[in-house]
Amino acid sequence: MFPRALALGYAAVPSSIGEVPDMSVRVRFAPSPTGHVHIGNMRAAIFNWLFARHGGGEFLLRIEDTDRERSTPEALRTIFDAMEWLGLDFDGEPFFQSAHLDAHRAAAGQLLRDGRAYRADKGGLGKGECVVFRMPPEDAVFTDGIRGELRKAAADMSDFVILRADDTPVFHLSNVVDDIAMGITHVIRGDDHIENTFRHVALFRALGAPPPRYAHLPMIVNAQGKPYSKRDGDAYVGDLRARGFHPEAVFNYLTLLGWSPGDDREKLARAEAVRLFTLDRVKSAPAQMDLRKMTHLNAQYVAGMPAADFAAAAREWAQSQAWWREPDETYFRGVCALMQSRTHLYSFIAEWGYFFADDFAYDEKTVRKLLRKEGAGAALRAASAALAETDFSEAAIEAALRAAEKERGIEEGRINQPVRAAATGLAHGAGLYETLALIGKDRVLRRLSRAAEELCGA
RNA sequence: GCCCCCAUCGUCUAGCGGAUAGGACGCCAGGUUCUCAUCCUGGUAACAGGGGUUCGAUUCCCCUUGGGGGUGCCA
Repeated sequence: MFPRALALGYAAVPSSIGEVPDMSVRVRFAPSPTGHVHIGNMRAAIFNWLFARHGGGEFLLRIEDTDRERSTPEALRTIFDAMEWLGLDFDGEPFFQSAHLDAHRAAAGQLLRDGRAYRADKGGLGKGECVVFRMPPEDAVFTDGIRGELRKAAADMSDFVILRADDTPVFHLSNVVDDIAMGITHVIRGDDHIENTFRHVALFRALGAPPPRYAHLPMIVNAQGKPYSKRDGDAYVGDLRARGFHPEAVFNYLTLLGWSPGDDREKLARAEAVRLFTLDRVKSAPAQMDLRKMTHLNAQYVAGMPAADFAAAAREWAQSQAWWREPDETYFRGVCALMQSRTHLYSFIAEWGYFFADDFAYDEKTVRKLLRKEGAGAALRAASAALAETDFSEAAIEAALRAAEKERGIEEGRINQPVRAAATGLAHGAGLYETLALIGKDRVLRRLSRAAEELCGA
């Protein structure tokens, strides 16, 4: 259902001379297939991936699908799509938690036999007896890879349910048993799990397994400084894609949320991030997403793409537009060359209609400001007449416009914007002469006449 | 309530006892220019507060405040 490996070629990159790849590193990304892929989860996936690839270890995927009520195939698909989009290739086959319920129950049985757990009816709605883990009497302590030593007094912790009365395992049990089964060496997860970790460490010990190393990532919060909720539309990876972000830019931006290479570099190639990533450089304070900064980074990525790559990406976006007409490839490349540096997000491509068809939309404000003006119609007619006599080269277009201005007594350069508005419907865009030359003489003259007739005032 | 975590410009961050507290986004001003974008130049703006420790605190410790998390037979 998913390519076994995305073959991106970033596996096992030793970070520096003398640093031996630690083949024993095994981390996992463990999402629940119950909806969208939350941005915070995906950032955790990225950090796990970076950590694994940096050390030459393995990055595993575990699907925590034991919540039968809420788990859906679509949500599972969404997880795979998001990971593939961001280039997070995982090692081996996905581990489906629902296939290991027996192992979870067996672990509960073992704890029961060892006296580390007991049966009890914790009240509630008379559901009967469940299995409760007995917290050891010692204080809980573990060394967090990001925050250092974390501890919690035994008195502040209480026993907790690991197996429900209906014989289904609770998150804590499944999580720990699966981590043991998968040979997980490092657990890198959100800091909302810190409290759980105190309990999980005790569970590992009770099951006779050494606890993995833990590292708790700071949360990503929304523009209000609050945790993301379903209400925050831009909190999902799929939305970022739909909004025109380039995956490498999103990857790069998310990498920088809570981590930095230690110097002023921000635009980091994936391989570079892999080489530089270490947990001790991860911050412990929460971070806010800044869509504008991410957009800026996106613009840099788009502007820096090889022309052919940009054309391919632009084509996909353009094809879904209502105005799309299959153009000559050379022409399409010409459009891309003109517009690449202006395409901060792929969604900007929605404005490219005027390059491909005559029935593009005129921006109302632009029409009002540039065309419904005294003398605008006459100016356009003069421009049209002058342009008609040229070979429509960029230089000839410029000369013709200057001549038209002279004829109508218009200040030099002032005819450009009305002409642009008439020919493209917009007040912004690439250089006017290049744009007109590319669109072509016939189309431009037709648009100027039409605009003079139908849009110009006075 | 109790417990845990966190705290540098509006935002993302650098800083790991001695610096004019640096960079980036945003914003403002200017240059380039037919517009927009790019690009270049300059500017704006921060160590939450109070105690310690120290010759010296953004940095180490404590308290307060603020924010977040946990306190489920959710994950």
